[in-house]
Amino acid sequence: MKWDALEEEPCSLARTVAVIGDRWSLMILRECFLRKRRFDAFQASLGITRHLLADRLKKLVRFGVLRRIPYMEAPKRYEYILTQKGLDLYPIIMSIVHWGNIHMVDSRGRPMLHEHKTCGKYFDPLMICSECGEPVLAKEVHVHPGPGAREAVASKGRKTKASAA
Amino acid sequence: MKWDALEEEPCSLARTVAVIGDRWSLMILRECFLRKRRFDAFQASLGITRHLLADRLKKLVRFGVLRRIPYMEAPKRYEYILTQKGLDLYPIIMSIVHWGNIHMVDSRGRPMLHEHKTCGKYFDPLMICSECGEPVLAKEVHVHPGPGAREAVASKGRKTKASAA
DNA sequence: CGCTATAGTTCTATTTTAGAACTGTCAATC
DNA sequence: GATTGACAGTTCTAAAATAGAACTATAGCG
Repeated sequence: MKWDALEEEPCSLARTVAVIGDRWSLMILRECFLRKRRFDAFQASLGITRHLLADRLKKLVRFGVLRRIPYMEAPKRYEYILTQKGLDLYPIIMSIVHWGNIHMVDSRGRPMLHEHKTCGKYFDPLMICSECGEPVLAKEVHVHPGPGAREAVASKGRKTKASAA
Repeated sequence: MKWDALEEEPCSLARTVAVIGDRWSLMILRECFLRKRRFDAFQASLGITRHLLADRLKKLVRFGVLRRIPYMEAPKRYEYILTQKGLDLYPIIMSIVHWGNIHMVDSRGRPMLHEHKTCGKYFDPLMICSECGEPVLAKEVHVHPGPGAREAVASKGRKTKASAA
């Protein structure tokens, strides 16, 4: 399967994976959320090859996750900042970090601690249900085809009344 | 950078990315959370090559995300089920799906809807602070080096009292 | 015996990535 | 006015990963 094909899949996970589903994109986003913005800064802290970095930045810009804006004329220099679409990736990044904190730390403990400035405490991200506010477990969730499912509308629409047939 | 190097990074994101930071691992996990368990079932719904599927399953088993258990003797047949460590990836999967729901759907709408069986409603995942219960925004979070940071303990320990020098 | 199902492995061709060096613009320095 | 350094890339070759298809092995069924 090509990367382009992923974008076309009738699945929100596949489509998101098409945007950020490789290690370098995720690592670049980590740097973005740590307030890094410049090509050489990314390159220095990640050890990514310059070629791939240029490639991934282009891709993230193309998908609207980053915006490339000049911060200096003559010579033209650009930096990459998160758009709102990019900022919305924060729960993904934090849940990835949190899983690592729980399952991948060595005896020395967590490499980083996150302070919630609003309440002043070190915190963990917690995923809750938007409707009832309770934490969500996988086994408590049932998945239904939505309006954008492949053929969901068509087949349902045609067959609803005669579904027993 | 090699995949192995990622595991060694003093960063919970990098270490998690070493486990699930490629498109196929994430797609396989999607299938796992949709209750798929068998080699051919994965292969059929993902279109992944058999070679890569075998490889990724081995990797996920090696990291303790999946467990390979026989469900039939003679001939030996195995299926792959999520361990607790694997189930703990649910917030990651759901936040990826949610971002796609918000930013990558076409005019037809969401491919899938998630029902929270506990409260009976379609829901979105929401990330809140474990301490104060409020939704967390990237700009409200400050990151501190933790005990497992590279040289964090050593340099802090030696220099604390003479940090101005 | 031939057919199907399952869970892989093996093969070659193509694509991606790694690693290093190179380009071009400008500012500051010698 | 040549030299150095910062920055944001591009270009090159070699190594690694992936795609796509075929093949293996075991067993049940007709």
